[in-house]
Amino acid sequence: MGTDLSPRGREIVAAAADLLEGEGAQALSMRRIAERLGMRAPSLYRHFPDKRSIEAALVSQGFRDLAARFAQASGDGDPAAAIAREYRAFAHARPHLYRLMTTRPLDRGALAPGVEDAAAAHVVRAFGGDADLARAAWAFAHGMTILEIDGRFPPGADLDAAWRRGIEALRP
Amino acid sequence: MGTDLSPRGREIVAAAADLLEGEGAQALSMRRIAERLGMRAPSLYRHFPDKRSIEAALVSQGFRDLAARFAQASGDGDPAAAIAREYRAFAHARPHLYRLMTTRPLDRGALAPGVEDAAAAHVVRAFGGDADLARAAWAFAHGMTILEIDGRFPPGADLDAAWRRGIEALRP
DNA sequence: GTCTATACCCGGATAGAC
DNA sequence: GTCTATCCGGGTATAGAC
Repeated sequence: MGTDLSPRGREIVAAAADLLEGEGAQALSMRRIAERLGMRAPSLYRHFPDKRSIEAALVSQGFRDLAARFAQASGDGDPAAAIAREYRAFAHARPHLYRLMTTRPLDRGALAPGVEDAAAAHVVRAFGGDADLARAAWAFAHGMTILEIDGRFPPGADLDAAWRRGIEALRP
Repeated sequence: MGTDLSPRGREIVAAAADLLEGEGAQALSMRRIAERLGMRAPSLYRHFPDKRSIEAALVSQGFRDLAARFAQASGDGDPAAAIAREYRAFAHARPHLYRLMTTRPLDRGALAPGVEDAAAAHVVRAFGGDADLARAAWAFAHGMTILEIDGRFPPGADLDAAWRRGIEALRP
């Protein structure tokens, strides 16, 4: 579940994270991960049951990092805006990890328990405990972020302005 | 570019659309498309240069269908809400096509010219011609839609309520 | 226990024969 | 225009060396 990893398991996850950061999702193959560690792909299956469980470990770590950013934002005078800023900054710092975390159905059973809820709790709190509003705000932030990362907005678009409009409108 | 297709080309795109609808994105392989037409995969390359160009034809058709829905919504008393309703309905009716249209960098050069802009123009108009607001609204709608389709919201979440909150907040 | 070699099936794509 | 044969690169199961 991403928490109780052997030292070798941690090395594998670290190698996978480096690969993902450096070369993107399509470089994240069992053969390439193994290559980084001077071993063969089938050997990885002694440490992880399949590729998805390695990805789940990466995603779990991503949620922990995101929650840590949110925790710092909580002290801000405008927590909703601060959370949005941290969300955007996280995704821009690690776009490939962000895509891995958000652009597919989540394999919740494979995740370290509680990591998703921990991040979500900060968001709900920043939006005054209003779950419906928090979900709308998350949808807005994810939409802006992923469309931005994927280059879906037109070239000249003022994305700072769009972010501002959305955050203003959705403030609790 | 998806407009001037030979009759055989149209058959190929139709077979691809059926496959995508019926079995999802991972079933959309050159071998499976060819199988539906009683031919071999390499023969497809006489009609399309690569798989991405077949996908681009599907995406182009998706944008045309979406724009047609938006055109109907334009006559509504509350165009912004009507557009959002149509957007959500389109994605729920054809979730695999919606993912294909939105969850990767768009290969704009391969698309039928103008189809993306035609759909976008309806959105901007529904939001009073305010491009920043329209982008925020698109981001919200896409975020809600894709998170909903991917099952990312918690099981008991009241998504109708979250949609309502977002649309109210972002109304022009 | 840990790793290797081998192999299977799937994918996209190309070359060349008919 | 369609075929067969083939290449390369994926995930992954199995068997066996150390």
